Amino acid sequence: MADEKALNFLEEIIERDLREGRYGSILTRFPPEPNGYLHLGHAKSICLNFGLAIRYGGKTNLRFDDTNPSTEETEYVDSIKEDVRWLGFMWANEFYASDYFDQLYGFAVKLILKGLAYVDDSSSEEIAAQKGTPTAPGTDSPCRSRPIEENLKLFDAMKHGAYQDGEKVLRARIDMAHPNMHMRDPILYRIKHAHHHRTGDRWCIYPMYDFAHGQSDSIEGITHSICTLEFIPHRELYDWLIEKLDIYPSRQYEFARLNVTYTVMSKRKLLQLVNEKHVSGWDDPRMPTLSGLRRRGYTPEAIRDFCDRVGVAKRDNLIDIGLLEFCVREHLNKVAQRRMVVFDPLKIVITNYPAGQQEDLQSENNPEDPSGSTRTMPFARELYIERDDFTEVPPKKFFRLAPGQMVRLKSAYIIRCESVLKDADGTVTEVHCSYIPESKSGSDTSGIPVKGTLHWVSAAQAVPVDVRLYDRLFNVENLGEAEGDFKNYLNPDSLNIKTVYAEPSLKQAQTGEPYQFLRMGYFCLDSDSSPTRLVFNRTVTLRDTWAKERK
RNA sequence: UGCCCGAUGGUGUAAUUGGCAACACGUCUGAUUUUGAUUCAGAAAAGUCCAGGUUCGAGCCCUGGUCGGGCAACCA
Repeated sequence: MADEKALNFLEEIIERDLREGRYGSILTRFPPEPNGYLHLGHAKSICLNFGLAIRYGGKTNLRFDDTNPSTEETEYVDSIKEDVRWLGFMWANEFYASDYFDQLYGFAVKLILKGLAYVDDSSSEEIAAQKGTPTAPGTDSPCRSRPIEENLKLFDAMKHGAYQDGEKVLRARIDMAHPNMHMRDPILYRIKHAHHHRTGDRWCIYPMYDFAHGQSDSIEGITHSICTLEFIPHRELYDWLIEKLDIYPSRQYEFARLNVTYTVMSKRKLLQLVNEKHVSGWDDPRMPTLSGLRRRGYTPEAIRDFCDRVGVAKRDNLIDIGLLEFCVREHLNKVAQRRMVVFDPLKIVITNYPAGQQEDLQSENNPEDPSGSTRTMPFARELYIERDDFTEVPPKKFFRLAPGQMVRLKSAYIIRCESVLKDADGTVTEVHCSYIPESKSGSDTSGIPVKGTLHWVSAAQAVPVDVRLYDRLFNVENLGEAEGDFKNYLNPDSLNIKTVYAEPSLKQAQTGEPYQFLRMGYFCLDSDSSPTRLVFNRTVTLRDTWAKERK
């Protein structure tokens, strides 16, 4: 069944191009710089680039934009590849801008020969001054009229290491009074005596983004080069270079980058959080990085669904993080195994259940799963329930346990609260209940209707495990508008660690498997777990309309 | 004293390309429920930034404004 969703503006462009025979098939690319880990914003770009190619029978390249050796590392290359694969996409080719350094050098020589590029001796300050301002035209560099022969010789010397960093650059010769700042003789090459993660020390001059990206697109035959809005002013230069170089005419299109409430989405800021130890690393489960989300328990399906629902357009946006949460819940509800875990235990004694007796009850693994598979839970005289699930003076519409009130213990029996034991402070220490033997789950003949169903564990068999409860990383909705240092808005309570009591079957929990702790949320086993101590991350809570009502 | 983008319910995205604004999230009801989850049914919520114009008819076209964002790294 073809989806009837309206086309976004990129799909319209592509369909038009295909219809008019401009391309036989399309080729897109995902072009990260390997200087950090991928985040949700990249996920949007990945889903777009790969999604478009899949939809229209084309292909997508993974290309590392590695033209700045001082910030890039192989560690990042590896994590990026892992994340793209995890998200569920496979690239047609793995390329690197650094693969094209020789060709790019040739392109530069070609421009010099055409009188369209020159070597400039100006310092970076001088060049900045020459640029003028958006409202005032720039001025020509003294080197602007350097003869072609001399430019050729100088550029060759640059390549061969005759100069120090910053001594010379190669600039395009366009127009120092151009209304578009990017067209005022932009720098094409700079000198950097730095070790490159792939080309080693072979080069000491490196192309700038503007002289690498479009050229790489062109070399690969990319039909639609999709990037974010801030590159709009670069498009004129992108087209100018393609025209002057007379190479394959890739076309650039721009969409609005993703912003999400209560988080930041820039590599620079995320790097700061990592470096300054506000989080445990790039894969801290609170991070909007793909590695963080993965560790948190988010599924690729959920993230892809999110990227789909977020849409693509050209206006600035701020997406409610609630949409992301909706997407995971929707997926996890279908696939997560149910387990019972009591967070804040209150002891229940079933006074009419014989001491020392135990029975194995069956509980469904997932009510959404038609196979109806079950697991075994031990039931006994002494149990734990959630302290929140009991109160001595119930408010209106409280369906849980209270003196004289009945509730069902999920997959077990209906119990009635008979009496309460307290300590000297008046804190409830134990609740004594009776159970209705004929109300056994699956063969209930009691006919008693109860409004509430509680999760529980057998006190003797409960397994203590750690849970890490995460909350939003920041406590302001729109970090883009927040004044001052974004780190001032970090949520001090974004991580809460508790020891809780799990049903015994959870000892067999597997990493990578999602679980729903009944009524408590979705969880997954963390890599910090050891055989003696299991650690679970809370992916997201369940929707909780009762919590809202209580307020 | 510039150039370039953009403006539709709280949020995001649509509107058969000129025919009286739809979908999703969120919110609020109600039903079902051995998870106050899920599921289901329903409701409230914009008259499309403003002012003119063209037209039988404008969210879509034109003109002029307003507001928001971007552009002056040897970053990408």
